[in-house]
Amino acid sequence: MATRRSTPRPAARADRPKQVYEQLRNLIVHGRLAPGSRLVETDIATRFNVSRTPVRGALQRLQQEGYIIDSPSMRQSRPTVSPLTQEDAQELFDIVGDLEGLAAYLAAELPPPKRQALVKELNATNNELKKTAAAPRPDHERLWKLDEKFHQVYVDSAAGPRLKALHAAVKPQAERYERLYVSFLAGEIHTSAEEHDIITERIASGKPDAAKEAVHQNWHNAAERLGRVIERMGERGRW
Amino acid sequence: MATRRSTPRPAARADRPKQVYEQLRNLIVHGRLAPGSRLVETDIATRFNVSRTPVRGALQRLQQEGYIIDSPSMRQSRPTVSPLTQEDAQELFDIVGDLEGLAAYLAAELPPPKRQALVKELNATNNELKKTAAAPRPDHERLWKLDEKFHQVYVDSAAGPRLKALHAAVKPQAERYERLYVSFLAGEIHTSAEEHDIITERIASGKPDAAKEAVHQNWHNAAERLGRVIERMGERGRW
DNA sequence: CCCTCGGGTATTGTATACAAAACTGTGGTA
DNA sequence: TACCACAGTTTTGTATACAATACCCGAGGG
Repeated sequence: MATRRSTPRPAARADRPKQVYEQLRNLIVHGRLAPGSRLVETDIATRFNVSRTPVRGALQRLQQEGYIIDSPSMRQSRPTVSPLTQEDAQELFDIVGDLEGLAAYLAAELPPPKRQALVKELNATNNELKKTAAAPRPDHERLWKLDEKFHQVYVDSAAGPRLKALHAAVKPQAERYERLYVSFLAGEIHTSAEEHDIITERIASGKPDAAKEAVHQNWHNAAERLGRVIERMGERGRW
Repeated sequence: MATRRSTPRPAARADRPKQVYEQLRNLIVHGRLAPGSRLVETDIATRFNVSRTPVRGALQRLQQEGYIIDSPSMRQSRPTVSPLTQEDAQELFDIVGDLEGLAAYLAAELPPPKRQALVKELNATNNELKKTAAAPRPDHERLWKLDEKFHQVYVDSAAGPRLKALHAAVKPQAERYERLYVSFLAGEIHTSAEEHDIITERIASGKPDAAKEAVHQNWHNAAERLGRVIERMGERGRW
């Protein structure tokens, strides 16, 4: 089976809705599209050189995932980028903490061989994170990716498909806040890394409830630290 | 402001995508559209007398919520009604149990006045459930609604907006399995009702961790009982 | 007999036209 | 000046035509 013409995989197509979705999501997550911004189908369609049809699909998905809302407060009842608030961050992080806590619980119950391999990877990732954070001017992109990876590792190892799917659906919504975190709290990454060590240790020693609790703590603390940042910079859309 | 012509509310429009979504979801949840069934845009559009455009929106939503999937196993890579499996039920119920467990935890921490009112409503609902289940030929629709209501009551009382939103997103997916449950396990409803009493009691006496655990148990047990039913009737699509 | 390779059909993806509704700003009136 | 009505403009909702792709099935070769 050497010569395979045409599309070998159905995912190989352009998949324009997905592309539009991803680009818009990136803009929102990185703050280039400020909270409150109007999203106009025709503008986006023009910008990406597609028709409104795929744009509509992308917007619908963004809305279902909470990145944009039909602002009910203002006189604008049309889709706008959803705001970043302290309460939202708090609750979202608690939920992520709860889901990942469940995964950590399961991870601590894995059979020893798999668990040891997992622990090894967790340590490697976290050490990399510490190292990156200790650099003079840390690379924010890299910091975020490493923190993300740490959590992903034990979720992937222990969670079932449903939990993975749910996690995959919820977690990305935290990215907007995580980006704020690394931007404004790069100095506190070390605190997070220490909390990661606690999580790892409890998974390693097979204490499901304790591991779960450590994950809850990690996210709860992060939310608290982040809350102060959001408060400090006010609810204004840009930063 | 007596004379308001035109649309006073933006939600007053027909909202055809939502209508299509709801009708399709109902068909799936009640098993009228069997797992594995193909969903063809043009057929649906014809059936509901709309164009493919709103149908597409409805299908996209159904897919994101897991009612339909792009079947990867069969040669059908087009959208089909997702299967009902033992593993899926198990995991889904665990997740719902986890989320509602969190809500129960918070409920047990409510200030006493609110908590007493909550407990009163929980007892009323559960007694109604017991009564309905004890009837000679129980009304399945009513049984389902009462069980649903019991859980909804403490979630509404204690959960924050994000948790409510997540719960609202996940819980409906359990309805397919819950309908199976009441259809095939109507005789075991009493067991569930007893587990509900335990939950209520632990919320009443302000034991967050215990309340959470009781909710986990309730869902886990339900999943186990349901698992036997699914196994018994095989993985065949119709029942 | 099975497996692969076509060609016809069915179904979805995309673009676009039109209709309905919402938003904006202007002018009139108290 | 403050408020309301109204018309023009913008934006979204829906339908539909066309293009691209996937699916089905039958014919031919191994």
